[in-house]
Amino acid sequence: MSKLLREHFEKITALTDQEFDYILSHFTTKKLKKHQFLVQAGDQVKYDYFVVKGLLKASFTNNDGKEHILQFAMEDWWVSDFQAYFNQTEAILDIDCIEAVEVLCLSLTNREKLCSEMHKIEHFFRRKSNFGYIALQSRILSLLNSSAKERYEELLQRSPILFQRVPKTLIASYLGVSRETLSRLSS
Amino acid sequence: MSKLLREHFEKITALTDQEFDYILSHFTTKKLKKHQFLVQAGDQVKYDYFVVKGLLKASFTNNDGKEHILQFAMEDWWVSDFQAYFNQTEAILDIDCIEAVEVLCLSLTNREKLCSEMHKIEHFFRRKSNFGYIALQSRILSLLNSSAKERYEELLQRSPILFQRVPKTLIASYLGVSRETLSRLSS
DNA sequence: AAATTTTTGTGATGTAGATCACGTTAGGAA
DNA sequence: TTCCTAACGTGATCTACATCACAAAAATTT
Repeated sequence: MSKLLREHFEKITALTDQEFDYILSHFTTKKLKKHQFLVQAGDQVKYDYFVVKGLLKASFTNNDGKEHILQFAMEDWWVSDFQAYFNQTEAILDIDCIEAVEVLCLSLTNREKLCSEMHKIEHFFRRKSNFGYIALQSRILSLLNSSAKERYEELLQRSPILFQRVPKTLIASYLGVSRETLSRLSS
Repeated sequence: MSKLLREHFEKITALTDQEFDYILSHFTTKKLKKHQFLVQAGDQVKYDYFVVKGLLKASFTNNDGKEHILQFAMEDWWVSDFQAYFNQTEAILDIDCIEAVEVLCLSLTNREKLCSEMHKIEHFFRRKSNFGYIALQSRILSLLNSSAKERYEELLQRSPILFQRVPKTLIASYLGVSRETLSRLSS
């Protein structure tokens, strides 16, 4: 189960066995069933979560009760309410399990500890963050520039797996389209 | 002129004079007039730019000739086509000057050199990138959740300075609204 | 297998915002 | 000043997509 995490780190930086064991000792483990919440709006957000198994969504629900999905997370991805996590403020997002889930939990304290003790870990997280930034930029561009249909097709091409694991309603909410419109687009 | 850069670094990490001088030696300087391009779509992107003076926009122009502004950058901000810069691919963005501009230029090589030589610089860039990620997430949320009018008002509240320095047409393009609609909203 | 809940499709209608088309005003340049 | 271009406002019309409403199918639970 920790193998996935090690491989994940080693995509960016090589680690000795001791180094990895040391890193791993800063994580805790958590298992959740389908429909359970990892974070709920209003919570304190103590952890960043590395997904070992399963599938989650991070979403914002507005006053009218409308839900917008900010991120899906599956194996090999990190998920949290980053705003709340990094700034130690109240969560504005809900993060809940679309499938049964296993995650590795990294507290902000442990993250900063690892980053300051091990330069290569700071390097790792810098690179991760850079990639994340680029991905979000391209999502913004897609929201500004593309029609609902184009966004649908882009996503289908980029993450076809998602369409097998997630109901269309949620895909719609991620794309910023109504469920009905999405249904018409895909037929 | 380099004072701004030093202050910028020191918001996150303290530096000795020698450290800062060393850092600064990895930057070059560039001045541009209004309407000049720092980056054009198709270019190789050699630098990340720290804005010392002036105002720029980074935008994407689609096949129909429609321009979407991804980012404004003014004093104390960084701007580049990050996708192209980090991945060493062709620029897809145009970056051009809305006002006369002075920037400090950091090549990818020098950036990585500084990051690997000085742990505190790697730390600095990790934190910058984290903040950037959070800011983009909240922009995505605003695009998914808010109406044109709400987005307009959020921006007006968050960056009122922008409205004094940038024509409404460009604000509209940043918000993802037509010029005409924005005009009707603000009256 | 029956009951319940979730997911999906599809018609009818409504609306925010786009697009087109002008005219006016304001800034820069010669 | 005069010329020229960029910025801004505003009406008329159009359209992509939302919303409402209902039904069928699929998945989950008992």
